[in-house]
Amino acid sequence: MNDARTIRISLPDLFDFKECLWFLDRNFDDCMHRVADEAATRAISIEGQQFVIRVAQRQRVLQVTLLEGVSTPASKALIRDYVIHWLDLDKDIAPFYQLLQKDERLAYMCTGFKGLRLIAIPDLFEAICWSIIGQQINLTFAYKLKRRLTEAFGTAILHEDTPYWLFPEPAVLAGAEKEVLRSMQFSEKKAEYVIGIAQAFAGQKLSKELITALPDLAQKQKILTSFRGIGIWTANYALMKSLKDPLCIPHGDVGLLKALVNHGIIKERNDTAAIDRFFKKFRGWESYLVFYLWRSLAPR
DNA sequence: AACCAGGCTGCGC
DNA sequence: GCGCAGCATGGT
Repeated sequence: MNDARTIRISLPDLFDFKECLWFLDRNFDDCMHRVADEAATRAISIEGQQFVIRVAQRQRVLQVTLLEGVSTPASKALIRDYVIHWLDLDKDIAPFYQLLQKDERLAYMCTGFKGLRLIAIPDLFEAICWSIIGQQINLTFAYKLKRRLTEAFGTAILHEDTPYWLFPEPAVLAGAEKEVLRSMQFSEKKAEYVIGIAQAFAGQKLSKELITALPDLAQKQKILTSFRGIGIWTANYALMKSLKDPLCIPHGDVGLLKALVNHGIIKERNDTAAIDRFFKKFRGWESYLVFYLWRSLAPR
């Protein structure tokens, strides 16, 4: 292996790459990456530079191979940071497992999902668009819409004749015709929302830096929900998946409610008091708990 | 063939 | 401030 195009990241405790791959490859057609031969391959764009990377485990390290793009010490450092953020490698999740262990209804997750990390959508624009797309429709359909949008407005980077897609740039989507999105089966409103968010990002009225700089969660939620199409669920989902805010609970999420009922934590989906009581025991790990509860919905 | 899907907005009270 | 209808369309 050409060492100049390889990055090695030592594995943290309580990390299982196969669990993460399972999540990336669960039964949906996600256009942002491919999983094959126990490796994940995707395109990424960092500071204007585009790459195709492949991530695989080699003994006790995670090996990132640069398949396309310019390899320099600087670009390798950026890619390393990206992967660490994407797979949440720099977090010690032992305290979360201790909390799970205390609840007999959830303790099985410590072994059943051992090493699963909260997989991120590092690009806030993509995270917001994705959560808007996913509002109130089933995930199979949502992934179809995302693929149509990406293949129409995004950029493909070829590696060995295979296209790896980058999510559309805000400036490109900002100029999209609503009718084009309608023809992709977007609803009238979703088309408006996505284009509106693209215009906000393109016009610097919204950015990851802007949200990150805000002092507390309530502020971030307030700003995000001031944009049309972003309600509290979408705001929390985006904060959880892109900014890795540990406290975010996508309240009202049907999958979350289903999982809570499944585990006997609530009987009625509107029992918000019981939900609050339950999450209080996981303070600081709310987002991880939500992620693991979603995980519990899928068959092995 | 109903009912559901990783909700949001706008309105009426 | 809270509840609720309407939305828009594919999956199961």
